[in-house]
Amino acid sequence: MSAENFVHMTPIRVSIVEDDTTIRESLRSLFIFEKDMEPFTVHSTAEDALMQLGETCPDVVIMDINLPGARGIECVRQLSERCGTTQFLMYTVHDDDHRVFEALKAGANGYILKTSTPDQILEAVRELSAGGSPMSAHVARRVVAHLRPAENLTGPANTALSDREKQVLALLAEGLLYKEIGERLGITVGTIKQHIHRIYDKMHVQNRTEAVNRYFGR
Amino acid sequence: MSAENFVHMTPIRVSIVEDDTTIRESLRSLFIFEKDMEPFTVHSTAEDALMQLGETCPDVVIMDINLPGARGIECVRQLSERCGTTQFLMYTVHDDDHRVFEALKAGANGYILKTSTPDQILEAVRELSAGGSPMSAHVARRVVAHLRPAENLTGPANTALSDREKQVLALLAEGLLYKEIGERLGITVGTIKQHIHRIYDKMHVQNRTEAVNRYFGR
DNA sequence: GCGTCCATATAACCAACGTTCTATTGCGGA
DNA sequence: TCCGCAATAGAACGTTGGTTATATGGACGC
Repeated sequence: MSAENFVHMTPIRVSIVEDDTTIRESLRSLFIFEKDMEPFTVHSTAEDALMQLGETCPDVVIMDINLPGARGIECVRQLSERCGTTQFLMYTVHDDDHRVFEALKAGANGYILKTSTPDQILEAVRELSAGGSPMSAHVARRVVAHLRPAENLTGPANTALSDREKQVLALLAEGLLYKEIGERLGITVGTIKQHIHRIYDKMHVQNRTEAVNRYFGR
Repeated sequence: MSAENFVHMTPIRVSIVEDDTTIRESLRSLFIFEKDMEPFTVHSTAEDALMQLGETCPDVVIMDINLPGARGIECVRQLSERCGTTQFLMYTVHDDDHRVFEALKAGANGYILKTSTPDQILEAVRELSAGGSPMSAHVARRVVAHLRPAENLTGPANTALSDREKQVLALLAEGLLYKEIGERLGITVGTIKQHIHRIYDKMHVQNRTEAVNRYFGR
């Protein structure tokens, strides 16, 4: 997809949030001569970006995931609430950075690596703007996994839940108190706690809400 | 990543499920001369694949998404339950085919287009086998959208709740502690309790689990 | 027969949840 | 201007949730 296809459209307004001055400026200069996009605003801090972008809402924001105080993701979370149409592209060093995943949950729709070539960056912005989510197959796998949390319950690979545990989980997911689950199954509250403890263990969750969400497939 | 990196490893065993004889054989022949992979079995029907593959569990299965009777996805669903380590690569005509999405939910981890070049297919199999999910940015977007159920469900349905309450509910549904919700919103735990109390009141529920279930429309 | 896993149970303990009451601020409508 | 409401806050209190340790009887495989 070449730039000529876009000459009749309004250019994609691209803002940049990056604390390193050199990187910030070289990113910015990338967009000056592209016909289908234009540099919009640049920001060196999360605070500045929140103030300015909350009002103006550009089309695309390239956001350093590693802003001081780990504020890059928080910044996306807040801005994406205020700007419904703005697309966020995270800028990160590591492909498998767990923060990439957090950023996607927070509202970003893709990322580029700091080792990317200029052409790759431009292509990622176009893909993002066209409704895609530029990312590697590796991160995509993590995202896909969230489509089917139920596999942890039924899959043979994972330590499956015992029949009794599934029974308890089903009632837990309905919102019953431990006491009520115990009454329903004719066993004591203490035993319920035991079962649930091992359920959390096997499902790799920390509390009831996470377990229930998993149970229902988020 | 070239094939030489794999010469000392056990080859990736690739099975193929495809009803068109010509396509099936040309797919198969692709893997004969690759050092890091080998054709394992081929199947022309979903039934045959279910019978055979349920026992043997190859490393990778390339599955026609459009098998007669729309059985391709069902086939993945059943096989992925029995074979924990087997990876499924869907073979499809359209990039945005909604069945691709269904297949991912059913247990597949990626797809290739029928217009792909041989090299692209081989690369997709390697990516899949290495733990990735080969897919386009377009489909990735659909998958990413599922990481954030909140934005779809804070809509007009819950008009009774104030904006702030919807915000709190969204975080509550994610499984965050009151403390964490407070930190996220920059307010105290006491205030969170107030909000949640009124949320329960308005939603006519007694506890967190019931509220979360309601929130997700269950 | 022996080890292992599952289901059961108890008890003690701390963290988190949920209720109730009270109170301040600010905003918008009657 | 006054009223109501949303958002904020704190405190006190009881309940529920979740962890840890320990223990027993039964089923199953080897």
